Amino acid sequence: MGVYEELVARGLIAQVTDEEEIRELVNSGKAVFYIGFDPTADSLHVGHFMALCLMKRLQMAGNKPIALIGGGTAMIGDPSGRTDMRQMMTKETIQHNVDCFKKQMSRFIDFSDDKALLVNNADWLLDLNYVDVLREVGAHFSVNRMLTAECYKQRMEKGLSFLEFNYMIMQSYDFYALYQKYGCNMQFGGDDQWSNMLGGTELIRRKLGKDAYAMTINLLLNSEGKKMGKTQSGAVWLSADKTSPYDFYQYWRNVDDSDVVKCLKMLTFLPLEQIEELAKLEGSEINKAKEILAYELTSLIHGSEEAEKAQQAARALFGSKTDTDNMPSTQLSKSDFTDGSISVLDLLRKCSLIASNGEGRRLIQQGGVSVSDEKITDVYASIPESAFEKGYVIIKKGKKVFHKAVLA
RNA sequence: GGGAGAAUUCCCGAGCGGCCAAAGGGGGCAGACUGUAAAUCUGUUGUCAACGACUUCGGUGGUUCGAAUCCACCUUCUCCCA
Repeated sequence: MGVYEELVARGLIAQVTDEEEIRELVNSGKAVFYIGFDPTADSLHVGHFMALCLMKRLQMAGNKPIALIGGGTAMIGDPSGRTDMRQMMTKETIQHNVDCFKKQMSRFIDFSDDKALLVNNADWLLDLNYVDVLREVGAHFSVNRMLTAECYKQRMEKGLSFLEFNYMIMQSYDFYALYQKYGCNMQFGGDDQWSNMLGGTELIRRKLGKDAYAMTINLLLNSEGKKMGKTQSGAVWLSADKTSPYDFYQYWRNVDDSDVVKCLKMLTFLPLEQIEELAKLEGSEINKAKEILAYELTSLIHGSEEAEKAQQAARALFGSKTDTDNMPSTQLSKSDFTDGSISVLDLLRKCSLIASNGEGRRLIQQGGVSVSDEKITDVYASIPESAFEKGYVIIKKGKKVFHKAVLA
């Protein structure tokens, strides 16, 4: 089975411009492809992770990936999938984010010996001359056509600024530039990028008379059709200081039954046969598949050591053992105590488990808080310093959130 | 360029000058039931030293005993005409 077939089997491919050509190219390892990443935050998140996986898969098959960081396009903001305009970012913020991206990516993709490239489109976009671009590139785009593109349609009601309208042209220019510079003949991207990507292949055809290809990856959606990798408190990040390995593990440990197999296929490198086996599990047995999913992914992102720890911690907490070593924790100091004790509300707040005292009161009233296995029933309860004789106490919020408060 | 309208809490969306911390839904959180799942049911969802007080309805001023509600200006957006 070639890489292409594997990608199809894993349900990764959404649309392609020319299936025959692409299969040939990819399977023979002759593709030089790029994937764009907009540096809109200072860490990559799960959405990017799929793209990284894809790059790795293709790289392992001998193709050459180019990771394009959109330092230039970020100044414009992609309107795709957006109902309102993105906030404009300062150049400094963008640069900072670009640097963070670089670091995270190189942990995952092998950039040594030119096996992969990392480029920033700011390098060529920022120096462009407006009139030149209009003449050389703008002439090849039909506004009528662009307006019918899916990504703009939904914005036709809410309004679309000229700034954002140009995003497609910028992205197309990227592809064109990479084709000339590095012989990049293929572009990958999320399915919401389809029209932007087609813009690029067409520009290359018109300017150079050459063929280039585009392929989109299915977005990772849950069974309800919502993007995965988002939680109430925001995205699931790949950097440990934004989403701890434990939380990361838990996110995957808790996916819907109906999404487990899909996630295994799309995100892990486990062989398909093994995934098929896991897909046969039923009822509570599915939890085994979830554990594997969570472990695999945590291991890919944070390394097997961290994955092991997260798994230990989770098993201990949800089992009966008391392994508290790997739990998220907060360091307290003596000064947090008054008269040898700390109120439960203060404790919860110190550990960032609640946003306000009101929330804490509600939580306690509804019976959602336990400290050291004892349910707190009194809103004004305090924990004496003596409760920390082991050096810590375990706080349980709701059923799934565990936190260790450590007193040095 | 001319005219008409809109902006409300995490999101959508109601809101008579006092009874508005603001209906309803979604989402979130907690409880019951479970398998650390889903579905369902219940409670809850601005802040605080909490039977009270304080701060919120795009921004700035004003009218009034009293403003999310009325007036003026500003900002942003939508629609119609050119």
